[in-house]
Amino acid sequence: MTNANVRVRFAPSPTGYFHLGSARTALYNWLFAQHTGGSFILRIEDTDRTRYHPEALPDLLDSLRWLGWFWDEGPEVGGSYGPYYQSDRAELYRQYADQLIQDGKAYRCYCTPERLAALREEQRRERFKPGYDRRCRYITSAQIAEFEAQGLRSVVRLMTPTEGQTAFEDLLRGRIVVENAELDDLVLLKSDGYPTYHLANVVDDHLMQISHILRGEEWLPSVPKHVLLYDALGWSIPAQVHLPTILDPSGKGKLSKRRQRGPGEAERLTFIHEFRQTGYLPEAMTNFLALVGWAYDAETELFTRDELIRYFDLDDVSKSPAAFSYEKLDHMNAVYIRGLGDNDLANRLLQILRRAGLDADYGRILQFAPLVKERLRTLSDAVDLLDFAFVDGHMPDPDTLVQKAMGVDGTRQALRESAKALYELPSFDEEAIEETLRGLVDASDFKIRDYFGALRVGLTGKRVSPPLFETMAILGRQDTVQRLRRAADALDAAE
RNA sequence: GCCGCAUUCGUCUAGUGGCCUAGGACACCGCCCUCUCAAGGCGGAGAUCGGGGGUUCGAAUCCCCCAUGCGGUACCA
Repeated sequence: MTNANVRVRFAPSPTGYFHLGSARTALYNWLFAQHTGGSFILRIEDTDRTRYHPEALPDLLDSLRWLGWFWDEGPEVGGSYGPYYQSDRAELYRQYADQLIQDGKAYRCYCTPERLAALREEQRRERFKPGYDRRCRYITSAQIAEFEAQGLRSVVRLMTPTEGQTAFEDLLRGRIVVENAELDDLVLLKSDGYPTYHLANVVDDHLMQISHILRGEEWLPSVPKHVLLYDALGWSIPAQVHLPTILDPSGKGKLSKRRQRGPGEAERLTFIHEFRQTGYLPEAMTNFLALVGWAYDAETELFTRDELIRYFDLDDVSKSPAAFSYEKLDHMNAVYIRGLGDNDLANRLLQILRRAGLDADYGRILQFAPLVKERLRTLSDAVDLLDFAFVDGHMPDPDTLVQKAMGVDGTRQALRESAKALYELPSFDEEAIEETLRGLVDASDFKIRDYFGALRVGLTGKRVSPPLFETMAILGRQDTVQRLRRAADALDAAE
């Protein structure tokens, strides 16, 4: 499908950091726009002044750009359907609310929040259907004049039919019909003059000529009310697509927008900037997130950005909620890291190692890049793996240094003789190092894994490291020999 | 409570009446490779397609009922 008239929007409210669930919605909108050659509009729904979070917007824009999901219209890029902040459109919503009142399709309601709360409480107690009792819908104009004279604050409510049915079509779920009796008179304009989501989103989607609405399925129940609103305004409704929820990895509940911790589990990332900091690649995030709720075929899971755009089709979007698997994300991220060129990987590693406080230089990282590439799940795994290479005065812990099978003396002997042999080696390259060291092992009574284990800990302070000989070659003769000697000295000191 | 949506291996999924004694991936287990850890190779276990009724020569695929899960029921989005 190619249709330049496709206009979709991603419309988050700046109440918190950009998280996984929102990101998936944003991605599907972006992919659909790219696929159809349409436009991807970013609109900021900042009509809730009480929940406004000042860091939310910069976090969102940074994250979207990092992911590479650029918007055609919206904040910082403009467009001919602006403004793109709903707070800048307040007057517009007021006009439409007034118009609806004029037309007898909406009315002012003077009920206080306290009365509404009490009403709800009573309905709950009496097991009645909750909802506004429409008291102000039927008050006289004399009463209205009196309320106005008293200076009472009011909201504007839509007059909802009490009988009949309202139906609409969801591209994924088919025709959905609800009884109008289930709907109540929803608030369009709040007493502070700001619109509710319902009014603002209907007005904006119409004015911005949105062709398809792709949003989370939590919106599904409010669509019938929107249908009524569109009707009241004399407008037609955009195509509806309600995307499945993203579930917690256990598959038991909705993925939290906040940080969360399962019982006895490590803290899980949920904000996009956290994934970025941890060293997930934007291309892996895009690929993985695309697969949470969409599948191309039975086998393919790895897609380039272009393939995603080419293949993405609403027909293949799933209807049922999907659990988010961090393990599978890790796996995919590792696959993407392995596919990176050495220079590319080194550049990305440089930032992450520096941020971890290491005095890392590009040249050395580049040398290590091919060695660590297949050992990383996230870029930040490189910190533990490579920190030894960027500090001088390390002193291995004797407990990890001494190999059980070799004892203190055997370990010390291996360190000393290796240091000596490497010191005297004519050419300090990987092959020569390996040949020499293997010669020493053969001449000794020790096993390869124990002997090299001692050298590994002596050299890096760790039981797990990049391959030994390569690492030595990169560190250089002087550093290597010094580290091994120091390790041997550490054993002397420990006795 | 009421309304809506969903329901295939632990998880993500393929599947739109016969190709399914249900395919792939992650995770898991075993073996191989191996200087550690990875990566890689080979193999394994794992779903009577939520349950029950139909329709049909034939159902994971169509219809009905039930159960369960999720969502909604705000002057939040």
